Amino acid sequence: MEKELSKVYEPKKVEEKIYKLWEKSGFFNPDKLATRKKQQATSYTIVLPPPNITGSLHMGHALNAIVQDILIRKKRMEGFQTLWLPGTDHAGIATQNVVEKELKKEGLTRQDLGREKFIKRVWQWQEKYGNIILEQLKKLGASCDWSRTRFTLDKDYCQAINHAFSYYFKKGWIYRGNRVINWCPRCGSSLSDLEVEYKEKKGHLWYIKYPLKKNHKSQITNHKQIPNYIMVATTRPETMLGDTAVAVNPQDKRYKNLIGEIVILPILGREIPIISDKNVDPKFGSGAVKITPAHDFLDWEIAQTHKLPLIPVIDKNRKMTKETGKLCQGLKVSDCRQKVIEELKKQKLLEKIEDYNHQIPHCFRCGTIIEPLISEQWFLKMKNLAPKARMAVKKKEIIFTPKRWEKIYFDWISNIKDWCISRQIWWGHRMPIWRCQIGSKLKVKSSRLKVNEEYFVSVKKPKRCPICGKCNPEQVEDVLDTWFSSALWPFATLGWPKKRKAKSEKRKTDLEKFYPTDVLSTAPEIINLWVARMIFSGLEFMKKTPFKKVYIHPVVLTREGKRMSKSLETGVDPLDLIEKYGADATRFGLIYQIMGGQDIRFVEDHIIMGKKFCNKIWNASRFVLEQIGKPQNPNHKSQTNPKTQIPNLKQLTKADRLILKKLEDIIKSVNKDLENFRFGQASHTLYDFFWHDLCDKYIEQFKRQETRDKKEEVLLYVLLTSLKLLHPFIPFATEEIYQKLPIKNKGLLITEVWQ
RNA sequence: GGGCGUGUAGCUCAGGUGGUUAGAGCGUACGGUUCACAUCCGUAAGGUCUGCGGUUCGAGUCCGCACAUGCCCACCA
Repeated sequence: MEKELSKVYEPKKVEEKIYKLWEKSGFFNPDKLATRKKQQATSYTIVLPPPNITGSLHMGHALNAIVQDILIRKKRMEGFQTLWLPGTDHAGIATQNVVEKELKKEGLTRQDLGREKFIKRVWQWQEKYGNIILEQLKKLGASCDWSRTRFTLDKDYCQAINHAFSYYFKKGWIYRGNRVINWCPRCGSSLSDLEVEYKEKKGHLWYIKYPLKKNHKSQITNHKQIPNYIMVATTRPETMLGDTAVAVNPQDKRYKNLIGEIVILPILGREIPIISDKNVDPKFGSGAVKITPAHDFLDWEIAQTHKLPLIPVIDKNRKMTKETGKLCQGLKVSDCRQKVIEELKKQKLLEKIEDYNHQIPHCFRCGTIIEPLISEQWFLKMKNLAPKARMAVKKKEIIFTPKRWEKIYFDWISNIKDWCISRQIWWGHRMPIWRCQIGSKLKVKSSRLKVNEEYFVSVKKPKRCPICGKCNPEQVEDVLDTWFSSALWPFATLGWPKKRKAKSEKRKTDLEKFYPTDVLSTAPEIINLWVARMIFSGLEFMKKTPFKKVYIHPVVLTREGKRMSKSLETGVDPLDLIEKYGADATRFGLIYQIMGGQDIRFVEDHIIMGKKFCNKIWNASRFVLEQIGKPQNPNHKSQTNPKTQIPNLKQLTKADRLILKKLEDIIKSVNKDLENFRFGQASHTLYDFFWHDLCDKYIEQFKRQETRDKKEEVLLYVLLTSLKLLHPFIPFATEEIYQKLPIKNKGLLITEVWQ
């Protein structure tokens, strides 16, 4: 290694070299760190939110990584055994999508390959691209313990999942249910509510006359005049074929005397009742709504309370079922709509059509329109899990920063529905559930069969069916929702559910040493999808919250304040920034903008500022080194150890005292800011101090002073302390400079003693 | 429809518990610099702090309303 700092600051050269130096030291691994902490906790843990294996680094990842790296680096310097555990997520549907797209280029579908070959293909993909984002994080300077990298489909991890699943199953919390679910016809899978995106689209509201059945007995007894039809308004006329009732609000005077009447469903001629339900809004449309329990969430709920039958009219391929009769069977939904409209017009039952904008559900992965349909799925009961998770945050066992995000969490967890955990895709953890053939035959006779009389849990195929003892059981085809696995991330990555070894303090397992973790830093959009689920999983399996603090980082928006999006090409690639300005500048420039919980509009100006700042640090350091190194200086004292000694105050000039006092102040404020996730504020403080107090004032004064008054000790002390404080933000340049400082017995700045 | 947030210099943003001439970076204008740094130094221009009303001796800062803008949630067919 060269002895002096190069004249020009070249981030690329420095960063490559320094990252290798750190990796060689092994200090990213907490086992290699001797703790300097005598009391309280000696470890400090963060688990990296596992990026999807489909992804490459984007601004959100970059920001999140910087935040976590700052926290980890500071704690490491403070003497904690720090673990920042990285890993990746198999990301069920997302990854399957990508590979299916690849196949499509070859003119193949996953069905062409078959399940086994397809999964092999996805594994090939994961081997090739799965860790790309982790490699990119290294460029940013992330000090993760790469030796502990995990993947949600690792063998150990699968064990954890099977363990968790069996546990829930034995508790009786997993059940099979008939529900209206969000079905994505393209992905061929159900989606949770959270995976559905609503987009406003122009549509129509169709007013359809449903004729009343004549000579119905109430018509004879009732003196009031009964009209010969009831008007129904709908946005989806084709679903009328599956109607099993018409509902009105019980308070609605217009329809009061029609409740209990029978109407004839147009086209199919089925007789269906008029019912009343408080969920019907009398102000909307005609005030009368058709009820299609098999294809609408609200309708399904109304059907439950009124015990209405359900008739599926749309199948999983978005084609009309045989229930729709000769007219429509086999048609696509859109064609069927045309047909139905035509027919209604013919029969003069279509009163009018209004323009109407409404929210259409789309698959948040592939953008296909969701088809709500009735389907058998697996559910996890939330009744026991959710309240505990709610209480943990209420009792401040977990603290959200910024605090307002708590509300999002509470709103969801307090009104939670059971979790649909099954997905009809191939890539993921296949449910460890088997079906007894005899049991399933019984099911046909008695729909009241309990889940454990038909299904049982087993990781491998059992030799004998544990239910009937003779059949050849079949494993359920479904895989688990991808969030089922990430919900276990904070402890499954640390070796759970392996039994602990009850040995000495020193032989603690990772799980004992590092769980619970300290901070979870993540994006706001997955508070409920992921954070909430980790909380109840952690509480259930570990009896402790998985983390103490949740930091929700701001969203990085475009300059115009819009979401950065790949498809719209409005994104900024952090790797481009690193290439152009260096990782240090990118880190500092980004974090400089993170003031409160406000989302940030990204502008490159701040990164340029970061680059200039790094250059300033570089050159100021070169100046200091030059002064200290000058042998002709009579005051030169190579024996001083600035690591521990604050220069003696008695011999100091006014300027010396001033800079030392100022330094003392900023140490306090930077510490305080970092403890409170005020990253931007801390970086502003450091910037101002280094540039304006140290360079503009102290160093300029130093240059003007008489030689005998100069205090190199002060200069070196202030520089060293600044480098330490700056290190979490600007790790590479500060380390490079530190390596050139004339200090005895020094190691690496990453393990230097923090203030 | 509900909730949350934002609106301060041309641009991107700071301005804990209300208190003297409202700050930074970038940009702009002018000047300087062999001796750490032109990725530098100095100076300057530029703001009715979205609007209206209120509380107060005093409000960018607290309260109400309005307008603008963004995000999240929701079963209005």
